[in-house]
Formats: sequence, structure tokens, C-alpha cells
Amino acid sequence: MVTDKSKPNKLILQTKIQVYLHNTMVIKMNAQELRQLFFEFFRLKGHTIVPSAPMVVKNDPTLMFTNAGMNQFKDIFLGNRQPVSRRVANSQKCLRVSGKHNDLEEVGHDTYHHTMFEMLGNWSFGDYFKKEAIEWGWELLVKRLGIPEDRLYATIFEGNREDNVPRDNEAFGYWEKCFSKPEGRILEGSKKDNFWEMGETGPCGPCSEIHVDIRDDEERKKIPGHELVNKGHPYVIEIWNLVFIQYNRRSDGVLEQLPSKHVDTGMGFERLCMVVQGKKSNYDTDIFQPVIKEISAITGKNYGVNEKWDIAMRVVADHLRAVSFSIADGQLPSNNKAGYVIRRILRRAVRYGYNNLGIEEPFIYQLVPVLARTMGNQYPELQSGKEQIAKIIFEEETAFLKTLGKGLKMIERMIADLRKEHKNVLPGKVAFEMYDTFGFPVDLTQLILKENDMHLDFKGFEVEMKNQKERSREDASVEPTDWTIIKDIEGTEFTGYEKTEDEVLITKYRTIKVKGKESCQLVFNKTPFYAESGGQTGDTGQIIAGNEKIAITDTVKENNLVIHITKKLPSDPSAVFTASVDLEKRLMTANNHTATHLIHFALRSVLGNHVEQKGSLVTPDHLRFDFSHFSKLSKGELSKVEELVNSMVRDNHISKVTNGVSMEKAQSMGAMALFGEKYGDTVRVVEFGKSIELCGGTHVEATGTIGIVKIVSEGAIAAGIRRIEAVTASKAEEYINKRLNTVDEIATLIKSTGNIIESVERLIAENSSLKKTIEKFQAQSATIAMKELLEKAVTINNIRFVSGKIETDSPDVLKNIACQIRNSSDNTVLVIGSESLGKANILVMVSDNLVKERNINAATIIKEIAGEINGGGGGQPFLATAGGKNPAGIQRALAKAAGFLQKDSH
RNA sequence: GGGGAAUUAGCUCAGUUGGUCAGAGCACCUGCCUUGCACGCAGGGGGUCAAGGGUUCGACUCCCUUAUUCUCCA
Repeated sequence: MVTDKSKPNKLILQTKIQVYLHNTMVIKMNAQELRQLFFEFFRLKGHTIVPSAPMVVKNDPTLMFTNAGMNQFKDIFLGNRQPVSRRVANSQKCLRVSGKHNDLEEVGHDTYHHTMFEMLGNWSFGDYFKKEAIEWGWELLVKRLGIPEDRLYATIFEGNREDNVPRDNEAFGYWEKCFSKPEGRILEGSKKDNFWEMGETGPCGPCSEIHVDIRDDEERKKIPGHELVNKGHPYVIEIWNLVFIQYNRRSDGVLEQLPSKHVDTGMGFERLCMVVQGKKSNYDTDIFQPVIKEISAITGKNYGVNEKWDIAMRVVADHLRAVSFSIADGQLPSNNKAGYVIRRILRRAVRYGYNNLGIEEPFIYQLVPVLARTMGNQYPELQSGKEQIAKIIFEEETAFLKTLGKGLKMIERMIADLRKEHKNVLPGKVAFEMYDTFGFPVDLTQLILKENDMHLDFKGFEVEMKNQKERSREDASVEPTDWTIIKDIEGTEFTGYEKTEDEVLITKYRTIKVKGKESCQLVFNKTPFYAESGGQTGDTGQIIAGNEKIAITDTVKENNLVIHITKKLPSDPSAVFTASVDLEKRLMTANNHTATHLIHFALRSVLGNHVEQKGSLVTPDHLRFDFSHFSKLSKGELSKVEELVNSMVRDNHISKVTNGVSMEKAQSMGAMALFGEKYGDTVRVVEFGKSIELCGGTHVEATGTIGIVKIVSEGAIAAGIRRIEAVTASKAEEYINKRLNTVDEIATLIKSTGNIIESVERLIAENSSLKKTIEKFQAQSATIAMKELLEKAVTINNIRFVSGKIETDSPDVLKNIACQIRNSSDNTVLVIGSESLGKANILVMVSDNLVKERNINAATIIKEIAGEINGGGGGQPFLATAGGKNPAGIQRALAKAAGFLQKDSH
């Protein structure tokens, strides 16, 4: 019998935490216990504990990764969505590698920067405010976790006249009550540190940070802690930020009070562990130590002995987490966007392993099981996906080591070249090319140059880098104007499931300039247009008011806002419009989307339940489906899938759509949810026969509409991930007919009535044997022609002069003759001409000894005589060719060559 | 999205300013010698030099378009 070990463990953990919560005794907790305690603490304060949102963001063009706990609640703050509960707490996995929080290059060099980290947070959506947030924060840190209050500092917002926001006296008052000796403990901070804004516009408010001083007593006596708050000291650090969202910043920059006030807090989990466990480094906690120990075991190098090693181990330990969590969320390393960020992180880890630890083999993938053991409890996706994660990391490591190998070869060549020229500086441009084009890290270039007593013109490199960045930025410049609001209605009702035409009003619009091209974005009160989502492309169509017809070229989603893209603005934006979706495209898309579901189902039936959707693209023309599977699909498997899909099409399953289903209910129905996908509180379930999926897309009413599904290609896109492309309905018909026509045409061409394949095979065999025969024949005729020519040879100036005209269409025959004579005899000049397709060709060959001894040049001769055939030519001293339009001149050209030799009498 | 690079035999890759240049190693086939760890020797088959245009007397080589892959930036 298999026993579920996690259950008794969970029970023990629960009891332990109960003890902690009702006891003021300070016990050192491990990370897992600490996290649970946080949840339990806030559960007792009436909070709902929600799971972490995926770290990889899918529906927000402004953000690739979740970089703060509040990301998943953005819609709530913006008023686009209602919360499930007004009090919520969780631990959110976050990744900070780009944008304003770009610490990537710091990570590893110190003991507290990370790419991926967990953020503990508690939220109030229009419920409690400053008083409770501050009191509970204090209670947890001081009373429950036993952090001595003489190590804590709180900051409050000093106020800002420009924004007309006063000093946060309210927060100050609550903090004053917390500290038993508040003097010097509550500090004021500026707008930069103590006023939080979501973006240029939108919800914002003052915040209050809690800092902790973990320095030794001696150090603390020397410099008072309050002087070091917010000064970047590694041991005086912020651990908790409490944000009080009470304003909305309008696009004119003015702040207005929000009707309901929110609390948004974020506490760095790794830092909290460090503080509670009495460590001086995040990497010394039990979050990282198991991984670091494993790195030691693999490399045979201990942590804490050599700073260079330590940096590399921290880099690897940190990046392993970032990469593994991303892959678990479905974001694989790739060559652009989010995938590229992940690739870069992994490569940075490989580089440090290579440079600092001397590892030239893939090794990071071996750390995945340890990570899964350490964090799999809280994040089960790590545990269940660990084999695949390891496999993907292994492939990436292998690929990058190969890139490094190639780069090393190149740099060795460059160093050799520099040596030859007695130089010792590699131009920045060259290093940049190595980096930019071949992905060879510049720090490695520098290192290798140094080993060879050379160095890099790093300034030159930076200049090139700057140019490249400017190029990209210029291109990416997007200049949106402010939204012009016509009707103050939040959100858009989607009516596209039932209709493809609707009466709509524009609620707001703006123009946007991308690369100098202007386009408009419209938001409606309701819309039949489906916005690009879940792999399905956005609808196109038109809106009409009066005589005016405006085309909608695309529909996209931004923060739950459905945006319709047009080339121009309607002359009267406040009119009532008839919005109609391009019906044909919509139906084609529906065919493909439903077919995608059927393919997904068929793949699972044929290959097994390890098949999971990894991505999909549904357009009117075709569909693409990526899924997890370990090997190439055999022809048999592919046809089985296709047969099953088509039989489901013929069964004409009627679509069954259920809206507003709870996640639990959907799962009990057996719906296939996408791993790492963010779903709303309730979901839409789409069924066709046995295929049940959570999906917001538009589908056919019955599968029969699809007509036929034809798989067009199957291939690999990453380790363990395969891609199928298919067409349906009329597109499938076109595809099949095109192929059949090709076969028909071939049959007609080869006049085959029986087995076409056999006929073609016979043709190929015949063709190759004929080719050989011709080659032989040509060689023979060339030999004969050559003999004839040689017999007519004359001697001019002690040189054997061979000339004549040869009947051939192929310049190769002339060349062949020339080569044979050149290899067989000295002291010869050959001039031959031929005529083909009304054009003249002449070739001149000069024996090597004549080139050397008598300075006779074939290229010079040919230039002299090419005029006779109205053409030009050139070549090397021993062989030259010319072509011209006048075949009649060949004889004169040959004669001229003879004359040239006579003249040239030395 | 923008820049750069690559695409040559089944595989891994050479190919210098356009001109006897279509090559190497491995794999494959045949024969011989024999045989353990990449056996050795001799011979052989296999390529529309990614596809399509263009420039040229002549293009793997230069230019343009397309496809795929890699790489850097955003």
C-alpha cells in the first residue's frame, strides 16, 4: 500500500504552528513552518489564504513576470473585478529581472539580492486600514516571531506639497503606540521611499516600511541603526512594506481620494527567514542551504571557503529557482521575450559555474530534485514537473556550452591574429560582435584575453552596446495619448458568444503611435468582438454609424480591458454604432479552436495522460498545438490521432457550454485545466462529447461543421515539447486537393497508370545511370577533341600553340580539356572556342612553366581577344574565359591569340 | 518588434579578394588483413552548396526576396 506521507506531516506542522501562535516562547522555525505560521496568523485575523498566481504573466503586455504580490489583484484595485474576499493573504512567487527592479547583475555578489523570491502579503480590499495593518504587522514580528523591538524601525511618509498630501500622522500615531520607546524609531521618508504608485496613473498612496537591524551589538553601538535605514546596508534592511492605497492619480497628475481604501503589504520571505533564523545571509537559511550543499557535493568545493566560489554558488542557487519555477509555470527558455529572460538567467548561472567553479559539463539540472524537495511542499508544480524541468535545463545547458565552445574557437583564432600583428588590444567592436551575434559572454572574452596578456577595448564595446540599445528603443517607442472618456462605464460586457453583431457605444478611446504609425484604440460598453486570448486571435470586423464604416483590424486585451484597434477615429465617437464581426473569419476560427480541443483529447487518448497543452495558436487559417511528449510521433500515432479527431467530427457532438462553474466543480467534471494558467473565480467549461476543457474561446455549435481536420506537420520545439499544426474545413480541403493534384500531375508527367512510386523510382535510377553515361561520354569526346586539337598544334616562338573550335554546349567540357592538357604537358598555350545558344565562349590556358618563366598571362590574352566576339572576360594567369554575343568572331579571336604570341617574343 | 549571423554529403563541419574547389572526419557499401577498448589498409556510392531572382565571361563566394535556426537588444 502506498502511504501518503504528506498528511501526517501536515498535521504535525499544524499543531506546531498552533503552539507557536499561542506561545510567546521564541523557537527557531524552518522556512516551511514560518510560511505556514504567516498564513495561520492571518487566517485567525479573518483572511482567506489564496494560492500564488503564476510567476509568468500572460495577459498583460506591460509585464512579463509577476514582480510583486499585488499583481494578481491589480484588476481589483482598478475596479475591473470584485474580490472573492475582502481580506486575503498569500505567498507570491515573484521574479525581478527587468524594468525598474533590475538587480540581475547584483545577484550572487551580495547575500541579499535575488531574481526569484517569495513575497508574503496581506490585503484589505476596502476593509481594514492603517490601524490593523500596523498593529498586526507588529504583533506578528514582535510578539509571535520574537524579533526584539530595539532592532526594528518604522518609516512613514513625510508628505508632499506638490501632490497636496500631508505627512502620514495617522500611521505615525499607530506606530507610536507599538514601540515601548518610540523615540528615534519612527523615521520619515520621501516620495521616493514612502509613496507607492502602481504606474503613471491609477491607485496609489503612502506606505510605511518596517526595517530590521541585524548587526552585532558592537556594530550597533558604533553607529545607530536609524542612520543606516534605506542606505543599502546589508544588515539594516527593509523586510515589510505596508501600502495604504487611498488615492487615485488622474492623467492630469492630480490626486483624488478613493471611495474605498485598500491595504497592500509585501514582506520578503527569504529576508524574514534570515532574521528569524539568526543568519546574516539569505543564502544561509534552510531555503538555500540544501541546494548549496548539493552544489558542493557535485563540485567538490565547500561553501564559505573562497569568495569566488561562494559567488558562483549563490548565483547558481538563486537562478536555479527562477528558472525552475518559470518552467513549471509553462515558460520555457527561448529566444525572445519572457523565454529569453529565462534563457539569460540560466546562462548566467552556467557562466558562473564555468568561470568560477570550473565546471564544463551540464550540472544545474542535477539540482532540480533538491529544489523540488525543499520547496515542492508549498509549490506542488515543482514536485510534479521536476523530471521535465531537469530535462529542459539539461538541454539548455548543453546548448549553451556548445555556444561557448564555438566562441572559444573563434577567440583563439582572434588571439592568434593579434599575435601575428603584434597587438595586444582586442577592438570593442569585435568583442561586441562575438557577444551580439554569437552570444559569447564579454566577461569570458576579457578573462581569456587576460590569460594571454591582452586586454579588451571595453569602452569601444560599451559604445557598440549603447548604439544597439538606442536602435531597439527607437523602434519600440510607443506613444499613447491619454484615454478620452466619453461614458464613465467600467469594463466591457462580452456578447460575442451569442451574437456577432451588436449595438455598441464607445466608452473611451485614445490614439497610439508606434514607429510613427498612428492607430486608434476603442473601448465599448459591450462588444461581440473576441479579444486575443487563450491562443485564439482577436476578431476583426467593422463598426458602422450612419454612412461611416470603420474597419476593426484587431481586438486585444489589456488588464481585462477589451481594446478594438482601428486605423482612424470615428467622426462622431459618441454615436451609436453597429459593431459586426467578420463572420467568415470567426467561423473559420471557431472550427480551428474546436479542432484544437479534439486534437488535445485525441492526443491524450492515443499517447497517454502525460500529454498536456503547452501552448496553442488559433487563427482563421490554421491551428498550432504544443504539448508535452517525449518522442517524435510515429506515422501510425499521427494517423490514429487524425482518425480519432475526424471520427469525433463526424459524430457531430453538440457543444455544451457551462458558464460560472467553480474551479472545484470543473475539476470534478474532469475538465482539463492548463497548468500555470490564471483562471478567474469561476470558469467556463466547454464540452464536445468526451472532450471537456476550461476555455473562454468561441467554438462551433456542433463538431460536424469542422468538416475535416488534416494534420499538416509535427515536430519538436523544445525538449519534451512537440508541436502539431493542422488545418480544417475548406482549408483542409484545399490542402488535400493541392496534394492530390500534385500526385495527379506527376502521374500525367511520367505517363504512369499503375504504381506511381515505382515509376518514379525507376525514373530516378534511370536518370542517374544516364547522367553517368553522359559524363563518361563527354569525357571521351573531350579527349578525342583534345587529340584532334593537339595534332593541329603549331609552334610559335618555341611555344606549342593549340587552338580550335569545339562543338559543345557545356563550358565544363572546355575546362576539362584545358585541365587535362595543363596537367599533362608543359610549354603549351591553348585557345579554344565554342558556340552555344547563339553565344560565343572562349577559353585560354597557359602552362604553368610559361606563366612563371615567360610571364605569359591567360587573362591578358583573353582581354585582348574578347573584343572579337563582342564580349569581355578574365581569369587567372593560367586559365581564363570569355563570353560574347558574336560567334562569328571566334575564328578571328583564335588568330589574334596566335598573333599575340608572335608579337610577344622575348 | 529591431539589429547581427548561420544554412555545404546521413551527422559534425572546412572552403582565404568571385576563376581546376565542391572538400575533411565520422557514418554507409565492397574487398583484404584480421579482430576486443573509436581496429587497420585499399577502393566506392552519396551534395540543385536552404529556396527563388539578380550582377558577371564566370557565383558556394557579391546583391535582393523568402524560409528556418541561432544570437543580442527592447
